[in-house]
Amino acid sequence: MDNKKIADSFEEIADLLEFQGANPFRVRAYRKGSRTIRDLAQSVTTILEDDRRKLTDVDGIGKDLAAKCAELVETGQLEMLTELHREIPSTVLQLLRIPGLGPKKAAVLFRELNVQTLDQLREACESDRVAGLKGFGKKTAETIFKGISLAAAANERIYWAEADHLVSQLREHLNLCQGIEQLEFAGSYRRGRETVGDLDILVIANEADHVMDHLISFAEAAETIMRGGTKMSLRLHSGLQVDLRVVAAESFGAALQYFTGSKDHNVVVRGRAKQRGLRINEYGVYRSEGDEQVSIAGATEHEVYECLGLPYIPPELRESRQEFEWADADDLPDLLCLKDIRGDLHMHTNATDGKGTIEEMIAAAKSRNLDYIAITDHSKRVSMARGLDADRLLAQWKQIDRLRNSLEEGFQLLKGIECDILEDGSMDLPDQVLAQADWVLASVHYGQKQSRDQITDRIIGAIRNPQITAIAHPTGRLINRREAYDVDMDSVMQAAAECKTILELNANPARLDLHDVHCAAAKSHGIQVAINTDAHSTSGMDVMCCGVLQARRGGLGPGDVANTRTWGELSEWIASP
DNA sequence: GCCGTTTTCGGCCCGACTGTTTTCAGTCG
Repeated sequence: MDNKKIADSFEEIADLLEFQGANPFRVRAYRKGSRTIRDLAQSVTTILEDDRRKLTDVDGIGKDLAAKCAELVETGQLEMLTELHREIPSTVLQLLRIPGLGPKKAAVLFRELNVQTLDQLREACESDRVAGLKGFGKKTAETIFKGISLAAAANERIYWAEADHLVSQLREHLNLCQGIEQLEFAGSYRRGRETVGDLDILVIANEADHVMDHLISFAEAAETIMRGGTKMSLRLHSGLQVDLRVVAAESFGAALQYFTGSKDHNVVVRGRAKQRGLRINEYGVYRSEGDEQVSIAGATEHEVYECLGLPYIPPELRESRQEFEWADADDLPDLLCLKDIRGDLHMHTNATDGKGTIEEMIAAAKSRNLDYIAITDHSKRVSMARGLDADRLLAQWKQIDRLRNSLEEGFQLLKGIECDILEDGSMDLPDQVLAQADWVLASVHYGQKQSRDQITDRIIGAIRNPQITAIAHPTGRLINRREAYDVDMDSVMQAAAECKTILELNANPARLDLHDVHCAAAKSHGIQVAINTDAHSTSGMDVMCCGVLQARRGGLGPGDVANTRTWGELSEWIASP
């Protein structure tokens, strides 16, 4: 039973309880529990097995949720969930994906019309049974009907990198609008989450209407969802929602803080304001003086945090994980920046499945101000990519030797390999070949469905192999597409810490593997993380910024990241006992 | 359901917008 399954169960309970009209704070407790478990660096199973540790010590997990965790780990299921399913078919949760249809109205549809699926809802709309329900009307019925087709697609979150591309286009478009004094994108995009569900734009402008009219003229805009005096939402042709909020200059910081979130972070921020006798909303921070509400902050985020007695918390850390603990101890990490990265230690060339030559990859690296790169093509097991056997690899290294002579001072080209960890745990190339490399990545590409023990043993075997410098994309997940291997990361981290093996944070937007929580766990184990692009072309090197964001979310600073060092420093560190 | 230096009960963040209402509930972020 991994943390994800427990978190999913709690999330489903929350949905079903909400559907039943349960106490909203109870619902929230399950949602918070779900998120907490999902974000936990250690597996619940490990914590339960450890006599010295208690699940209830985890913030947000009380006696009840701890017992449910234990039940899930022991029996694989949850009596409460079975019970809930007896009353509500889980298909009704599909209804909640319809924009504008929440748990209350969905419950009415289920109770009054026995609507359990999107198809049944479509029938109900077509036979005109929805508009007559109490609390519904013609408009609501129309919105619901239109939303049914959106529901299927609406839930997909896009990669941060895709969102970033859209943000550039929107910035360009809005720069043409007169009267915008300041512009910022908030939300999960600003927090650097690996996926983004919508875009939040915040502007300072006198004429809100003018800005709204301009935004609608964006080429990708499909329809206006709603529009008021200060706020507008629209849907792009891709289905993505864009929210615009127009605020006054004196409120910009408060609004930016508010709309950057996360929701959970803001709940804590608000709680802290309350403790200090202050009130905080998206317009500012207020103190009551008699009947008056006096504004004491709002123009910048810094002053909002300051009057709550907090240092400025970088957006990437605002997930209500450890940031308040760190802030209280005046121990917020000094986060990594893109300019700290000096080398890229994972990339492919046209010798295997890459598109560029070694020379082209060198030029691309130099233009990105890198001091060194490792060429790490696939080993032979990856036959689809024409992986290298020992002979071809040694020939490539000879070519690298020749190229090194022609390189200008200060840039280093490293002999590397991404060597497969085979299904039986052995390496795809002999040790005496690997021993000649400057940098050896080991990775799993085949046998991903093996049992937890098998795949964990394979990876730990590679960690213990002295020829291996780093484990590439350690969990194998592909965001929105493929689950991680069933690997015991607690054990992997322990082994990596013991053997001084580096773990990769693969910066590819679809991988981002290690993910943020694992980055934080690696840091707490004292494991060095290498952020690499896994570029398969020269432009593939552009994704380094995605890896850096993910590392920042994990609280990593330059000292936690292997490739912030010069190659001289790093190779010395690797060679030291 | 969780939590606690106004503590074991009674709170739990807050406002914009919409549609269906005759003053507000539901949804969303």
